[in-house]
Amino acid sequence: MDPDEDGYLPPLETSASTEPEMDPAISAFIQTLNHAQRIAVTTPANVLQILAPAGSGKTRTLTARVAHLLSPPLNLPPNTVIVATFTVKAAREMKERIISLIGEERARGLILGTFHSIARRWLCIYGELIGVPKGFGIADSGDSEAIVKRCLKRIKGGAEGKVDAGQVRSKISNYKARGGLSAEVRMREGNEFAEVFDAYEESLKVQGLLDYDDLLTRCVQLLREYPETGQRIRAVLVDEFQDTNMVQWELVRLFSETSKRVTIVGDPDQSIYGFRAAEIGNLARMKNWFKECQVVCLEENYRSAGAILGAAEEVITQDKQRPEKPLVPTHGFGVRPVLRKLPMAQIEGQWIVGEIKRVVALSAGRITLDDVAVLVRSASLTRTIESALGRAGMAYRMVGGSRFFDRVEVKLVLDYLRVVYNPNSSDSLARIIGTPPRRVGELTIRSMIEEAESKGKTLWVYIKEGLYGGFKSCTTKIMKPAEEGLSKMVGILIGARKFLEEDVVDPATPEPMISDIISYLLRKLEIEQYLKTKYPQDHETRWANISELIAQSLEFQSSWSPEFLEYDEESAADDHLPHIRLTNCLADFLATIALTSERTEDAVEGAQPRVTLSTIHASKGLEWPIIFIPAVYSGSIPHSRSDDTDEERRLLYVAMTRAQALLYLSYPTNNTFGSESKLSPFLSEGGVQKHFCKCGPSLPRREVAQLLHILGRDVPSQKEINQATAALESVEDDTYPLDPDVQEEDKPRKKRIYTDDDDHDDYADLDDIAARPKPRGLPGGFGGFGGFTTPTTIMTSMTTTTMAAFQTASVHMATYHGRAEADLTKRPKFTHPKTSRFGDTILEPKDSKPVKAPTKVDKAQPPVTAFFAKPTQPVPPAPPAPKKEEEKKDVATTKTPVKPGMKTPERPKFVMLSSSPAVPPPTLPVDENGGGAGVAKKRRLGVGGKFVGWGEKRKL
DNA sequence: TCCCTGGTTATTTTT
DNA sequence: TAACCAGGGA
Repeated sequence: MDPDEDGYLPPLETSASTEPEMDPAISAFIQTLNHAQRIAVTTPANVLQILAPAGSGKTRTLTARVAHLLSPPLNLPPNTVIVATFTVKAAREMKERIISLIGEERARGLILGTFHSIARRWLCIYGELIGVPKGFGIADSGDSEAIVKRCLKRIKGGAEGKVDAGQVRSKISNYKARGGLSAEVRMREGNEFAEVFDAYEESLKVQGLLDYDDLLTRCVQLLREYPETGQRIRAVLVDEFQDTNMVQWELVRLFSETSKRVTIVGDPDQSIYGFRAAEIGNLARMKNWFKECQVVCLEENYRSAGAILGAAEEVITQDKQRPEKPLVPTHGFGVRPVLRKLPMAQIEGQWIVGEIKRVVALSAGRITLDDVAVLVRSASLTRTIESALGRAGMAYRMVGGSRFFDRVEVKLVLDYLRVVYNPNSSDSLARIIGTPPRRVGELTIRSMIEEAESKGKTLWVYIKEGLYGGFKSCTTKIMKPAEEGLSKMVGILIGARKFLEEDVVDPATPEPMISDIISYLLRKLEIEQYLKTKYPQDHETRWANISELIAQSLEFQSSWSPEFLEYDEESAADDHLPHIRLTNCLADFLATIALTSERTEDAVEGAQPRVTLSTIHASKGLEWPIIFIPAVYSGSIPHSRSDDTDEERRLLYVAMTRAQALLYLSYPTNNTFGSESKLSPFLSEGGVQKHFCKCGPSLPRREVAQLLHILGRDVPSQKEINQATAALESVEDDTYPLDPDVQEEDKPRKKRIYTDDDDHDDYADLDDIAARPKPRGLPGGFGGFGGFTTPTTIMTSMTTTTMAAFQTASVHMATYHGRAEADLTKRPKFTHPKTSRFGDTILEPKDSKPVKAPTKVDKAQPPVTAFFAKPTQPVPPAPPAPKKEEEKKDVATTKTPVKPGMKTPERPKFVMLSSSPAVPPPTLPVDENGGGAGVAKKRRLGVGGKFVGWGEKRKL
């Protein structure tokens, strides 16, 4: 089935996607996909771009496509298929999903990982062909920066030492990611920079290290010079393609040189790695390179409530350059997002804690801490949040922030390991010389490494030569005790290397022994003693961290199987390529650590629920029912040091679209430095504000029901809610003033109090709601209340084809409108409303039980209006339904090319997304207890509490 | 010359 | 908070 001459994908009959020989498990899975997804998965097109906006089932689709390629009829051998992701987490998730789809056996050998780890694999096997040293190490960012620092010092002579090494490093990295320093760039940047650049490269080379960029560039070099090393690859699939840089694109191109089979998924709106030289232009580049490139657009969002999508879309469309594309909610409107103003960062933290408590209680535990994530622009912003959570005794985990492997004591052991593996890594060696103290001071170390480097030697060679031949010829003065210390250290290191040699040399005992090496080092170096004297306060914790490292190494080596060794060796032999033995377990362990962004990992599964704290960058591709985005002030988002405003905006967009049911944005009017902060321009300009409420939602049971429906959970009875909220200080977000600038008089807080008699159902149709089928994955049809579908668009490189969806927009609107009206008329429950103490309209008491999972599907729709407006208000008039000819045609057969430049046929604009009546801020009736803002004041002054520290507290 | 202590300061995003 | 630096005692 080839694209016809116009380049359009032929319409796909539903049956065409389930050819007889296809694996039943896969075809069953494919049946659960929507139309566009199904095309993306099963299209026979070889070069495919899947444009998948947030929450459109990207991973699902890519996973299914991988499974499809590995299965009949194509049946590609797994070890010829590359799947490149950007994070280890994404890689693991993809792997799990593929395994659950086609089984472990058939997925074995699949080349799945981050670009960097795949490149490393290739270099481990074939690197020697292009002169990559056999046991190369990986320079992490710390190493790189240290090297840059030294180079700067040597070349600039410390004169105007105000240059930030980190900045220079990222500049170097950027150039490397774009293909090196051209003569032109050398001219532009000036001699000095070029000199530093060259010195840096030289230093890496001498130390036998590759930095992150080298992994990619050297792999490109390998594939260019020895194309046969990539020839066996039959398909390449790339996740998050919008984040690839030039070198990575080159890698994709080279790996698919033979097969010309590439599938990528991406979303230009989620491109947030420009600082890492990511090129959105790669999408166009790909289309240019592969003329036969096909494009499929997914546009149905299965993740978020309509209210959240509406707000997010309003933000992202501020970017006028951006090509407009639809993002269609499949869930109902839900609860309006919150944009909360608070006086200062600490209070912001406390407010978040309060809101979390409130949501958990008001959902009667249907929502737990596991459902909540706090996403921040910069890792340092988590500090106040952490202390607030810690003070409240609320469990949390950090996803961004400081890495476990970055802790001093852990890093120390790792540095020893790195020197054991590759003694020439001068920076690691330099770091361990002084710890434990060996009478060699920092000055001496610096002098030694500089002298060594200027002589083109590594520190290790320098020291060894010095110890054997005396340091007399050296300019660095080495005292007797220092020499003794060095000698002892070298002895220990050589001792440790023996383990390694045995391991490598004796194939009969392939048992890797990282943990043994660590134990040996710890013993010889008397690390425990050292920790006790150096850190009398918390040496136990630090020692425990080291134990954790040992535990991790044990785990690593036990799961480290020679599987892919065998595979790679075998295939290398098949290809008649030089057979180079892969590195050992220790090398892989160190590389895994270096290439892993994985932070303090989730220790135990099924542990107590915890709130997740993460940077926005690290949250990409993930979702949570409830998202908090604090510190949305100008300077944080967009960050003051960023010069790409559009990228910052996309960052906010990514963060917002992580939310499924509830989205909270907040900012303090005074930031940590005490200076004033202003709301981010992304949220203050244009019509964004109307999408937000000024404080957290009241969350009566009917709202809770909406949230829970999106999540597919059952709805608690009012009685349960009453019990769960009994301990709450306030059921409303009224602890802190709405506008810190305005001194509010002490308004008493309201407390929603129910008696047993009040165990009414304030939304009697809940059972109906819960009985709706979940929209997820169901192509077409009315998924859930307020669910709707729109035309699905298939695009080729230059054109847009609209395939009318399962229900045309006009039909839909009619249904929607009619239904709403019909429902309004049959709402007898509202004829005798009574008003609760807090002003909510409630119904007559009625039996209310927890609603069970949906069973009946064909029930009447619940009153749609209830979700968008107060029941008594009339339904807003629906906009006239577009009367486009093609939209009336049937789904599978319609294929209407749209000329370039032509707009995608209009979708109906649903009133509830943008113009449903604003929920009025809660009024504050008098509270008998006379509580209220007084409490807030007390809190504001700060209750004692200790900072819990970075990351998760580890107990061993 | 080393090493410890105390004060100061700065906080983008990641493979 | 932690990373960094400067200065003083050993």
